[in-house]
Amino acid sequence: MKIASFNANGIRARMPVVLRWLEEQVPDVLCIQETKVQDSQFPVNAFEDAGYHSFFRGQKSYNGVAVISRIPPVSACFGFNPDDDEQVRLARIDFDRFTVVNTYVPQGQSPDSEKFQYKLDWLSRLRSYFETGFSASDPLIWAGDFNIAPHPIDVYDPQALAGSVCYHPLEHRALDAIRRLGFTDVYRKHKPDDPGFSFWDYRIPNALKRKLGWRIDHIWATASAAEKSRSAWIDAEPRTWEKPSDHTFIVAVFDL
DNA sequence: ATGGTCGGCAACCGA
Repeated sequence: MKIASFNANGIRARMPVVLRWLEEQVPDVLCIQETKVQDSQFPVNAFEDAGYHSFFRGQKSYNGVAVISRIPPVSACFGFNPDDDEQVRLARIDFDRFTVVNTYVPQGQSPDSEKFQYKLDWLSRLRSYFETGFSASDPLIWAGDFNIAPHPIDVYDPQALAGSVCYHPLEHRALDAIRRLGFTDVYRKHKPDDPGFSFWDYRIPNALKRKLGWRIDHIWATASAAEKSRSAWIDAEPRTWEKPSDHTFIVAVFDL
């Protein structure tokens, strides 16, 4: 079972990249964040032609999550609960033998902003969501844009970036509280020493070439799923004719 | 060097 995650920053603009990647890699499940499209305009047909079911919640301009899968799911739902008025950041898809939760964690803007507190609160709600909705033995795969680089190896300059948004002690504490529910960072399990950056700020000139990256996109799994992971990698090789930020897929393979 | 880049969408916002 091949599971992948991709921050699209506008799925319609990225369709040529995504469709080619699906053809090349044939993931069973792809989690997409920042689709930036209303549901009425989501490219269902293009994914269907490629052999994928689509499940999505989006809005104009901002946010939006989608999960596409070659295998038929049992059910799909969005948000922390059915009454949640923000459904564009969390998708839960149940398959026969495992569950996938795809999140687009709030970015947080800067540590002194209200949005940063919203991010911390959101992570706290996510912890409760996992704690109450799942037991430790459930095979659960949590994938998406976490907007947090967990450890020094996950950022290009841990000293300079200490305390920055996406690499801040309060974010680390919130993420650790979720990890302690029983999650394993599947990429880090298989690649203990490779930075594995997934994001390069495109406001910084030549950030990719200069290796000024962050690992903020992740695939985590509970023990029963993580013990069945066989490999994980980050596909961030830009084709020469593309912008570097176009093409960063986080991938994990499981015997599930 | 006090700027630089995206997508969405129609003036800027968020990343």
